Amino acid sequence: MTTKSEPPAEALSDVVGIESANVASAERTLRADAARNRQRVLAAAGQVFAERGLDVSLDEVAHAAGVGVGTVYRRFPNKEALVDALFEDKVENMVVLARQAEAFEDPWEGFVYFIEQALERQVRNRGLRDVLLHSEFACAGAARTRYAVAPILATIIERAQLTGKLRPDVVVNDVPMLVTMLGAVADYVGTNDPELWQRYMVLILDGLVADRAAWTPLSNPPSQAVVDAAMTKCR
Amino acid sequence: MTTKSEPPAEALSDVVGIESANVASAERTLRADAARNRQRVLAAAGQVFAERGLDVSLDEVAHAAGVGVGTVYRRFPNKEALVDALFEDKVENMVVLARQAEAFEDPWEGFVYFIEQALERQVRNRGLRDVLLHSEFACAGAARTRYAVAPILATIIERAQLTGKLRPDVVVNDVPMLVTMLGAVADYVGTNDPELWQRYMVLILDGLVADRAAWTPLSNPPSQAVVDAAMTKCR
DNA sequence: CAGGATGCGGAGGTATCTCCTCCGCTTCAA
DNA sequence: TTGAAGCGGAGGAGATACCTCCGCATCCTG
Repeated sequence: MTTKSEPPAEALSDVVGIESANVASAERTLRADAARNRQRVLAAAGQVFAERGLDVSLDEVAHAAGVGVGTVYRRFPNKEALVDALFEDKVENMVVLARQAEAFEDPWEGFVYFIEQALERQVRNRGLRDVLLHSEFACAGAARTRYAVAPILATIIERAQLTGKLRPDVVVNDVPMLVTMLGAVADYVGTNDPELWQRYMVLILDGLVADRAAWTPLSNPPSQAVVDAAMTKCR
Repeated sequence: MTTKSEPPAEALSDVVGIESANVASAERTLRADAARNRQRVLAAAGQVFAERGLDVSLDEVAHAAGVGVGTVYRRFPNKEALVDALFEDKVENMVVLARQAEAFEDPWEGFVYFIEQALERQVRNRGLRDVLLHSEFACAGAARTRYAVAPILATIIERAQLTGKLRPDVVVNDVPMLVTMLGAVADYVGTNDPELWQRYMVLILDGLVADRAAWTPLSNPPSQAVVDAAMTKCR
């Protein structure tokens, strides 16, 4: 499976979805009600973090779950642990996405697919964007994922530039900036126009294609240090 | 003065500058030390709001001014008043900028000039961006300015589209979104790479020019209601 | 079905932050 | 010189966040 033109119909429908694994084997067979509440907390946290980002307090998560704060903290020692449990797989899935994008026959199409999908996920789930772009939580996983995705993205970009479709002065480190920009639009208008970011994605992609009379030279791309500093607010 | 190709060398050097007018005639001849402290507060607030936005507390402003909190509140009844005093003229200056942009012979150049200057100012002064884009403070002035700037911008855009340089599906309401996007990049990397936004401005502008094989159709622009809702967080 | 183990809710402790007031002391200037 | 004007900054009031604790409820095993 090294060439294709259509992405696999990935289970993207369930944006907030909880991994159905280890329902009750997390820490030695919870009591039935406890396991149920744990799931409720995960579901509610997934929902509320997706809608409003990781700034939401655990008190609010508890309320949304219809559960006391104590119950949340009994199951997850702190906010960090809850976020980790919720986002680890979603974060790692970005690597899968990158590989899918790499597998496109036309590297430009793969590049567009990656940008589009990454944003789709991160706009639909503001918490995921917080983890990936700001890494105040789930820091280790986010860093691991970034370092796994970067080289894949690099080959996609390089190949797309060789075909002459992608302008040659684009660089891997531009990608988080594009995500930041489009994510900012999504935040700005919020639920009032949740698809608006796509308009500006198209605009930016049109700025990235090379099939034009002449393109304006770009100033220097962000250095690795700058990108790392922006993305990593670990504690 | 209806045509020109170079903007007037506007006094942009002084980003934080305090209007030198009404130094001591604000509310009936302040005592000398009081007037001096008032200026110190304005200068410090200008500095700190420019660097870190309007979220900075007045306690911090007082500290930066080398003055007690009481002194700040004696001169400005509340945060709103201080922000108003500091930003009213800077906000209104956006109208002047729009008129300058309108006066360019080549409307595309005028458009680029507006975007560039508006961002230059709003990146250098985060507080100004907060006022213009979020209007939690100085709400009335910001709204007035927006309604004055919009029609000017509209004619610039229309004329630039008639020359065939600007793609025809761009709209006035796109402008605050572009500012939002580029401002987000500036915030993201902060002082680590303060000019980086220009890279993406060029990219976006290249996406806006019409001299290409074909441009991708854009989804619907933001409605006036959506833009207003995003920009107006008045109390 | 009994009763210990497990879990529950949510009041409230601790900490931090912000806006703003108050009042005893200082400085200005007529 | 002396009253008016101004000053600093402690601290009140109100939010908000994270997390703990404990009396009571629920489970489920023997």
